[in-house]
Amino acid sequence: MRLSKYFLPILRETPKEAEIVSHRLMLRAGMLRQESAGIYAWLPLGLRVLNKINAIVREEQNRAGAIEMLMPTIQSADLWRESNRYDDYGKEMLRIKDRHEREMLFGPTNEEMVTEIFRAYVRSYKDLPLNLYHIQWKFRDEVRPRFGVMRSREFLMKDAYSFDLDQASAEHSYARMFTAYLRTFARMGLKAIPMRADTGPIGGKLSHEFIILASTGESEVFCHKDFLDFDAPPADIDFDDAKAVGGVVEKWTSRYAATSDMHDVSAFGALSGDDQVSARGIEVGHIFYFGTKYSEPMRAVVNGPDGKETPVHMGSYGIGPSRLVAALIEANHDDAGIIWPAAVAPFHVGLANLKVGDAATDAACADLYARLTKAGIEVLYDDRDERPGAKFATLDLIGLPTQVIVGPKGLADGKIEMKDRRTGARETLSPDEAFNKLAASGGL
RNA sequence: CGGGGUAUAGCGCAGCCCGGUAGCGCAUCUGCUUUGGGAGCAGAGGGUCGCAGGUUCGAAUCCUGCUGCCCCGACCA
Repeated sequence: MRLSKYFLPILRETPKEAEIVSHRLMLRAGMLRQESAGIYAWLPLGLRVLNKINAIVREEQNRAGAIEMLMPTIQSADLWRESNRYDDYGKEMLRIKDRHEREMLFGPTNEEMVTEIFRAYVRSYKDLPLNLYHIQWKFRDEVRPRFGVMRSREFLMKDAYSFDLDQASAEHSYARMFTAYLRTFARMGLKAIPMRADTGPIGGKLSHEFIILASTGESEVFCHKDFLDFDAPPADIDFDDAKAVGGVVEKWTSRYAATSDMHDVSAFGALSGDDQVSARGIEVGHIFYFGTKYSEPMRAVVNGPDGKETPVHMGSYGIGPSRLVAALIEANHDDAGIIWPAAVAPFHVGLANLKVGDAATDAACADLYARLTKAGIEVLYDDRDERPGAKFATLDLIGLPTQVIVGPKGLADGKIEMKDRRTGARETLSPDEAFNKLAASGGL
């Protein structure tokens, strides 16, 4: 993409409404535009990151055996009356009336709807287990939206729903998602720690929040130091093997970890001082097993091997991709701007032409841009007629992992410069060497 | 939902106390010079001062009501 033809409204000064660093940087980097309290438009650069996150989430959900679909944002109130949650949910639910005065709502979550879909089609235990998910906008009319997309009213959520014949099988489904979540966050360069969680209004017995540690996190968390060194499960783990994924859950729940809600001061105090990690965290995922809480009132039943009807055991599994964008920035930034982990970077390479209009510089940039693009590397080519300083500042702000800097001085010696945004390390090399290096790493 | 702020050009702000027809920096546009870490000079454009009432010869400024937004607390992907 040529920056001269892109839509990247960079702000030099920080809009005053932004308090935390991720919000500030998202506004400054032209990723996001607030349209109303807690409601945001995703500008092109922001959308690219959101899509990268979604792609990883999707790959790992699919790998774990979940099946993607798409449910609507608007739901009928009647559905929610079946589960008795229409009144329970309170003012956080945005209620809407259509032209026929029918009561509708903007979905804050989809347990009811997916249960309705399940019961419409599935009759036999032979069709289980089943896990359906979608990535869809949700609306929760938060009392106090804040921190940009970290706590917005409209937000994107990946929500998966598992259906099983019995609790043992449901626990396997839970372990699949537990494992998939560890992999998902690790692929984004995040260390997420599963912590025992309160089940809240969703209900249920078994629940974990996935928390990443960040000094600006909203909640206070406590865990064992060992978690920081645990490796995520490998890609080739057999998700169908209940023992294998069960082992992952066992390992990752073998040490103390809790949010302040569930914190047990004496259990934590029993750890040696060196092992105690007390920090702040951001919740990026939350998984629940809630048994027959919805299947019973909503009559989602299957015939078991014995021919008897039995309500299915369910779980739900949420990740907030829009919140993850903010969480990733909280965990990856410096004074100059964002530092994207390669896996979610909106572009892999920022190519800066330091002297637009200089024939040799223009030609070298055009050539590199074409070759890299052809090699499948996503390049943002800054071909604007700006001074070098402005280009460096822009590239640092938007945080692309690799900067390729081409100027007349270096080119006189046949050299260009490659800079690693995270470490600041620079190398001087020929355009061919730079191309080969980037092509070999796939831009990552 | 309780408490506290705030609203003036795209962004950041001054002006308000003490009423007299709106200003600064950045950004934008034009020209010239400049070109390896947010350049310099000259010029230009852009605002019914959040909305609605009121007081006054006259309101960004004083009064009343409303709305938006932000922050702190109680609640949440």
